[in-house]
Amino acid sequence: MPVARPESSDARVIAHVDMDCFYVQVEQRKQPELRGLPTAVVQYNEWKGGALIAVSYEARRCGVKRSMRGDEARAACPEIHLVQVPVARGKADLNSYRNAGSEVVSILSQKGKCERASIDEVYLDLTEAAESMLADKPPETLEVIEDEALRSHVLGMSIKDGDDATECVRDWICRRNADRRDKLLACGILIVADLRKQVLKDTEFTCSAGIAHNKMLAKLASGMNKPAQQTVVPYSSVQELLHSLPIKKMKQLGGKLGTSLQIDLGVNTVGDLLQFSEGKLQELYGMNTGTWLWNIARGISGEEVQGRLLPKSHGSGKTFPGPRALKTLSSVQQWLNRLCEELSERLSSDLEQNKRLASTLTLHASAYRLSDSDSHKKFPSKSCPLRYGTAKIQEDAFNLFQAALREFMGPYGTKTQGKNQGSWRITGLSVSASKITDIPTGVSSIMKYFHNQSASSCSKLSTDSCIQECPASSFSASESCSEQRSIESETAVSAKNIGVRCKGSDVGELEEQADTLTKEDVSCPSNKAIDVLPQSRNKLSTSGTQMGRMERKRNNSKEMTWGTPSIADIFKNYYTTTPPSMQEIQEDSTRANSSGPTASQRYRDEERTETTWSYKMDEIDESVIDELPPEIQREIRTWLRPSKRAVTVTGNKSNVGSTSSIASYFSPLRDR
DNA sequence: ACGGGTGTAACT
DNA sequence: TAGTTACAC
Repeated sequence: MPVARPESSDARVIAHVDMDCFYVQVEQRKQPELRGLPTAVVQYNEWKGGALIAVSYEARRCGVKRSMRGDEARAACPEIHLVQVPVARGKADLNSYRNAGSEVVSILSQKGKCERASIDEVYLDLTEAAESMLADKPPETLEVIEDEALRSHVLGMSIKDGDDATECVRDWICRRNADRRDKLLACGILIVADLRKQVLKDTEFTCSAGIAHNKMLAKLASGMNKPAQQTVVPYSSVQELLHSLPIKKMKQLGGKLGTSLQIDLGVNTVGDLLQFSEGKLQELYGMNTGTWLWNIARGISGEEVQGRLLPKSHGSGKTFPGPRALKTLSSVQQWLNRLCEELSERLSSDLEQNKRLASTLTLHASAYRLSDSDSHKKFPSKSCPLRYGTAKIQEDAFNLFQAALREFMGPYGTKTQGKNQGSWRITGLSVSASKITDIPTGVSSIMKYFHNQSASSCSKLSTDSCIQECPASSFSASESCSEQRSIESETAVSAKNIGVRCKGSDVGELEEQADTLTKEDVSCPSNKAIDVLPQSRNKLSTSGTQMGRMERKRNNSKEMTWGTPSIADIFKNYYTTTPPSMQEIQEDSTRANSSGPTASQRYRDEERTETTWSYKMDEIDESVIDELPPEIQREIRTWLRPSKRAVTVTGNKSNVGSTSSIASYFSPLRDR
């Protein structure tokens, strides 16, 4: 599954940090009385005491295991404290854990490249930090070494009998004749010990860590000594470690592939894999997997630590087991509404906090059909462009569901069987949002709008009737963000703009603004009518591509009050103001008085000279294009990549997917 | 009728 | 691409 990417002579320093029974720790921080007591986090207490999803080490010692029922846990450990997962809208709400995970990431990401691997796990690439420590202040020169570092476990290190393990570790860390790899790992030990201490101090959470030359080994190591300890894998210990390691313990081999290795090849330990040639493994499992297997048998794994601190998708789902299976469309709709509500809230937070937009909405469900033991037909998943606004998400999700249900039921679907019960049962529902991209910082002014009305104010209205619905009061004065952003807000969000956009009453002004764009236009042969904005205007642009100019032969219609200007502005702002990256902004702030304008200053300067603008995200959808003259529509649609066309639910004219969000405008373009 | 709720990634 | 499948915690 993972693409094979060997990396010979791998002298990286990679750490895997794994929070100890994380949900329990989060709850214990909320209720400190529970610290040190056998505790488990449980969800849905109704049935058999609920299911355990996290178990403290004290509880594990009395035999409590994950995926026990609450009742069994009590039987095994009568003193156990069972804490319920927060519930919102009738479902488990994991937000407190997500947020706690973010706290940890924000600390761990300070030292090097960081990848948030899950809610409670992080990979770090500490190579650079280790290298510079080795250059500046190698361990062997230190007179004191942190206790936490001395408590590390060094695989393959023999502890001289009767000797203090920490002394052995000290020797190992400070060995002068160690090879470079070991010295780098020694630095890794110190850095990670430091980070873990910092995490504990700032969050009150303990974690365990593995330190090695690649992700696979680091991950393996982090689980070897828990809780609150760290384990190092020197290069010289790899072979022995893997030799007797059960194959299923390797990440990615815990499932069917691992089982196949055991059953089909008789491979029970990673060492057993060494007998097979790369060619043989490729023949058996395919090119990529074969090579990958051959490599991991040797402790080789070139996977890089992705510098990613934020999730790539958001989802909200719930299962309805057994008798709880949903039987009616309306119950499905109710649940879907709740799931979408949660999803929408999380999208709003992501937008507000991270300036990101998701562009695809996907619905997944699991279901079975009554009295039809062809039962194993899968309920198809469906997706469509994601439109912001809770009600829109709900509407689209429900339409996706209905489309999928028809497909699932086939010809039998049409019968309403009885009163309101279909011949189907839904045992699981989930909605998710994906294809998340950063929005250019300049666009973030739209968030003032979004922030205050994402929940509903606009979402029930059709896009055209929506226009008058953005009172100036919907702007949020507060923006929990950087200095730069508040400055930008003042310039970008002006009362004038609100009036213009919302009333749609001042088209002339907008046209005038748009017209100024066309001055230096160079028309492009292939786009005679189009133009929007010549990239030559973009000072930051490196591309020579030039757009033609958009003819502003407006057709006077009143319905077009805002559509065309919206489009023009979107493109104009996108192409004229390439925003500085977050990193640039941060760099700016750390070297405030270097010569020349900083990236963010440059950006702000440009933004001031350009027309400022703002939108209500909900209002920017494909219907905007529909308002353009037909020949321009055609052109623009080709830019925008094949417009995703409706998932049409036969029978009624629902047209899920016929509109697309603002993100759809940006994402196809931003890559160019 | 229980591992639930999430999340990533490769495959097709 | 959209949808499926596998895997993990």
